[in-house]
Amino acid sequence: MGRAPCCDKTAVKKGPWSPEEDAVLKSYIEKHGTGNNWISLPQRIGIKRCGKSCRLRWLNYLRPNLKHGGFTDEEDYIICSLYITIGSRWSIIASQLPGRTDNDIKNYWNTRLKKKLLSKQGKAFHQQLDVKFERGTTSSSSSSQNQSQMFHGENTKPNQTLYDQVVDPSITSFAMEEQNMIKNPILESFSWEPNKVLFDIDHDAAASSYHHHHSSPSLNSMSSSSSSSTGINSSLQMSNYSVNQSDQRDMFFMTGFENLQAELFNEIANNINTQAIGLHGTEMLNNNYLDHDISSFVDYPLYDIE
DNA sequence: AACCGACTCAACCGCCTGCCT
DNA sequence: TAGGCAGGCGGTTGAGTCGGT
Repeated sequence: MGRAPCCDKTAVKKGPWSPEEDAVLKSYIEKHGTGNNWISLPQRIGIKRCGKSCRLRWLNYLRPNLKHGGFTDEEDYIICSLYITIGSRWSIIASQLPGRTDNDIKNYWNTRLKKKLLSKQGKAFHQQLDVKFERGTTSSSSSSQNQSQMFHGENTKPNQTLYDQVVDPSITSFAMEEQNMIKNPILESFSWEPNKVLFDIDHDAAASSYHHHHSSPSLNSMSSSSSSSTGINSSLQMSNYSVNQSDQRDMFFMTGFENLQAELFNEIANNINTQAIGLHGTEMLNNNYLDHDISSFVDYPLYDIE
């Protein structure tokens, strides 16, 4: 049985709001507030709209001090950086951009910013491959620079890190959790063998990140085991990792782990026999093998998986 | 001028969460 | 403690607009 609707769908008007409806809603809320009840508000003010629709209209369009369109480079940067750090939690992202609504940011990301970012990343990836196949060598510093350049744009100081720019201490409302995720990377040391990437993992950060994103109890054991495994040098093994060089969809960006990402790009470029990137890992902890989908806390795919 | 595909963005849908009883 | 309900949120839709042919 489905959920009961919040209002009588047949009795409410849908579609674009008229200027008259806007005026009624705006003047009422400005005088009386919402009364902490959106559902009953349409009846109180005499418009045939769903309460949720009123709430959305007010928050996204009528509320004072809203900005529409014309996103600045700085806003672009904050949106990109937060997206690749915390994912599509638009309300949190919007809270960092005064005057912007989550809906606006979501639309802007989906229609423009994502494409902009992808085109830049694709370009950087090709530069990586060009270095490898034309010169037969790669340099980790040039790689880092490429990665950095993708997000910093042309006018950014080259020695300013992603962290420096995004996690600005002046942004006081920036969630501590997100700051900690960046300050204390989940993935620590990193090494490469053919078809294997080995790295250590900060269990507390990983579990916290995983819970944050998935609200899943599946890593409870991981979280609790972390406290009991203090001092154990456990590691995850990211196996079967490879890339199909004709198709970049499997590339993953790892914010906050810029060096790791740069190395990963290098290793991909250096290993033409690698076939696919898998982000499943096995963990050896207290003599038990635990399987993890490590993509959950490694980071988010920037390329749409079709 | 007409058509058509791409793009934009306001609005809707339905799920999840937290509060209240 | 459980159930109901409203608010909040992210994903999706579709009407309107734009630009190319």
